[in-house]
Amino acid sequence: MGERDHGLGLSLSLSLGFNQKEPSSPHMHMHMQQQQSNNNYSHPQKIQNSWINMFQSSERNSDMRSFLRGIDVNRAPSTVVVDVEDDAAGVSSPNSTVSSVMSGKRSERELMAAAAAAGGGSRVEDNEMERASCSLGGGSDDEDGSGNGDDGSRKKLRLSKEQALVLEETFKEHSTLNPKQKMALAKQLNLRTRQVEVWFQNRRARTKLKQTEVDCEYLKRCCENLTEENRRLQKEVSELRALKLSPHLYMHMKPPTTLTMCPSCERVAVTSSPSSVAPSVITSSSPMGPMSPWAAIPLRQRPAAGSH
DNA sequence: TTTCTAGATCCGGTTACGTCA
DNA sequence: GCTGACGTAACCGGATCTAGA
Repeated sequence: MGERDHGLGLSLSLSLGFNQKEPSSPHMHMHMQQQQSNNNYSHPQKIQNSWINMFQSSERNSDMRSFLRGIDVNRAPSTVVVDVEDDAAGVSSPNSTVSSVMSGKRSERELMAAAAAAGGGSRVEDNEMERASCSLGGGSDDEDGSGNGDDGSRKKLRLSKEQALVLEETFKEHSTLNPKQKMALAKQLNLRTRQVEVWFQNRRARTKLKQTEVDCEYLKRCCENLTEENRRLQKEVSELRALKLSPHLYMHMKPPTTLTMCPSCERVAVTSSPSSVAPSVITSSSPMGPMSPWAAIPLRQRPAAGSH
């Protein structure tokens, strides 16, 4: 309504306590890295559509990308597979077959289905497969002895503390594993690779869920603060409008703060009121912080900077 | 070179089991 | 002992990527 034209002072004190210095949520940044590392298997659409993608950590990113991409999931470990094969019940097959037998969920399911469909002979083979996979780990359990090579019913094996600890430590280093690492870890923990795989999937899901909660909380706070700020400004506007409607009051009023705008850079400066703070330039203060995407944008882009 | 297919892996969602109050 | 809540291992289905035919 052109308060500026009337020379009305407007005190702009957009101060919100939190996150003035945060470019954005640190959790979000973590999240980004997490996401990035999680997604290095690359679902391009998902990644590209994600706002998270705006904050890629190139270092970690490239690291993880090389970590997985370079690994060449299907090919590179072939030599590795050979030596793992030896302890993996001597299954002689290329890597894909090994991992399909040892860890592939579909393979297990398909084997089950095939066994069920085909009858006795293949069931024996299937059981042998299962035993083989268990002999890699789960069959001889450490303490609770809850073996899991069995009749296809869903058996839930509680991981021991040691196992969980190692898995956690490994997860801290890599949120995803290549087949070689997976098999090595499974061997180390006396588990099936499928169990390791499932654990990592669930762990990633938990991490993501937790991060989502944190982000949600953060955004909620942002919203609350902005709402509060909006309310305050609305109130201020209505007060100023009231003043404007009663000029005699306005004439006798000495403005607590006068904002003047530099004609060259259009920055707003506080220049009046001895009691007020020392003259300072109010730049883009925003509830979301200076680096926030919502931070104020200069009124007009001017090539020449101010003459202060 | 392009297309198709199989296999591997991921994720989101769900189910089922173990534990605890 | 029973029960509901909660955590989580395991599963399912769909999407995507890659290698090989």
